[in-house]
Amino acid sequence: MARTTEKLDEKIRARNIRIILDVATDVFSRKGFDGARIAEIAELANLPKANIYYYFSSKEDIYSTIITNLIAGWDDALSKLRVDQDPADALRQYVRAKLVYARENPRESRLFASEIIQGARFLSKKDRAHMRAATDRYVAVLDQWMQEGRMRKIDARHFFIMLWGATQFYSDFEPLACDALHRNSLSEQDYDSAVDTIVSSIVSGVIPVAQPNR
Amino acid sequence: MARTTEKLDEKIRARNIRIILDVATDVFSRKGFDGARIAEIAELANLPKANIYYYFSSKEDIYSTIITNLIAGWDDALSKLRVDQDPADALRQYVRAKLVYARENPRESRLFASEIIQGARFLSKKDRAHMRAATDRYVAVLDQWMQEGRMRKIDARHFFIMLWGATQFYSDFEPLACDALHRNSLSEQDYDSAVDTIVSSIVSGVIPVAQPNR
DNA sequence: CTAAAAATTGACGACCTGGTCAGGTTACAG
DNA sequence: CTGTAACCTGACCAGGTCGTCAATTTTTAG
Repeated sequence: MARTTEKLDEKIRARNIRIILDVATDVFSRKGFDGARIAEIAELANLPKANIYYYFSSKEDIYSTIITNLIAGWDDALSKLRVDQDPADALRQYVRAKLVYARENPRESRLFASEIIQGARFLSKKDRAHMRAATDRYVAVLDQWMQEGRMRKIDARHFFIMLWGATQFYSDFEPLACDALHRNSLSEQDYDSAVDTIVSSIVSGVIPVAQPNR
Repeated sequence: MARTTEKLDEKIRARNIRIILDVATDVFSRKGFDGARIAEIAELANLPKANIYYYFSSKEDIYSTIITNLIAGWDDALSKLRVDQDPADALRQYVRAKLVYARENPRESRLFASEIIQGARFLSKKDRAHMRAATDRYVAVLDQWMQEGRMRKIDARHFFIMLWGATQFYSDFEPLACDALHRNSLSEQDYDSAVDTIVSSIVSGVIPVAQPNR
């Protein structure tokens, strides 16, 4: 990359790289790493296959780039939990942010899920450490709330896994979610209902305090 | 299949088919449909590739067979909800049964997840209808409990999606779960903690009834 | 305009893919 | 033992796979 020609470089390079990454996200999310074909990516990008290799050195290069990008985008999008917030409000915001991201970026969501299911082979140690650290910060906030008596004592790590699983389901297993909800596709209202159900279940519980016997 | 030689037929056929389906489950779960290679299945099964094609007509044939089998095994393994049960007990049993199945059959779990993420291309209409019907039965039980005041009124369909997502996570996204829990692998105790956290969160809620302000 | 840097691309190679097939072996009924 | 049905398998094929490369065109700085 020459220093003096940065402007045009950026224009053509940036544009083509963006297009390639965009369509590659689509293909990888539908086929997984092994099933994806560079030829299909090239076709969707309207570029000859050789041009793909002008910008990326290999299939893995494209794939890893996407993964690193999406992890970065992820914790940008996530609503941050802060100790001074009201726990119930904060959790609602968190669940909502995660579902909004899942709705707006289903391909990234599925690509990531695919990668993990297939053994997290290309998830770099750095990215993993990054995610672990983020989890630890969230767990610390919940632990603090529990210590202050503002939240019941539960295992914060399993609790987050529960939230991730519940929210992830809507993007990754969309066909199943549609079936379960008797829908052809999920509307914004369905996502709102999801937030409501998840939040109200975990905040207040589903069993009434004074429980009648039969 | 001749009628008079059924005994030997069954022995050799059944054995080889079982072995093929077993190792194929492994390969498909790790690579997805497109990424899986028949040659690898043959190698792991210690059979020449041509022998695989003596028992199955195509890659898809193997794959579909596995999917139909695992769906059948699935609702056998699931704890059934009955209206006359105590809701809290019943939900605990359900969550436990799902996690036990996920722990004991991670390959099947991941294979199914892979299939759904990749668009449920080979999930037959019959299998889908079967799953929808099962969901409807579960939803009916919860609705009944709500009508009787034994459960808070929430959207039962989203509630089940939440349970599925939360439990599915432990098998499908095991590497992430391990990271989140600071483990190298998940022990039986981790699964017990998962059940406890999930059940106590959704049964009683995580926010104390009398919530102190700061 | 010119020269060099950047971008493009058709053709190709080495290997892999799902799937076939013909000719063999094994197991067993009678 | 004999015939036949079930079972096995090495060799093969047509098409697809990732990745390369040399030759060309486009862009831009000066």
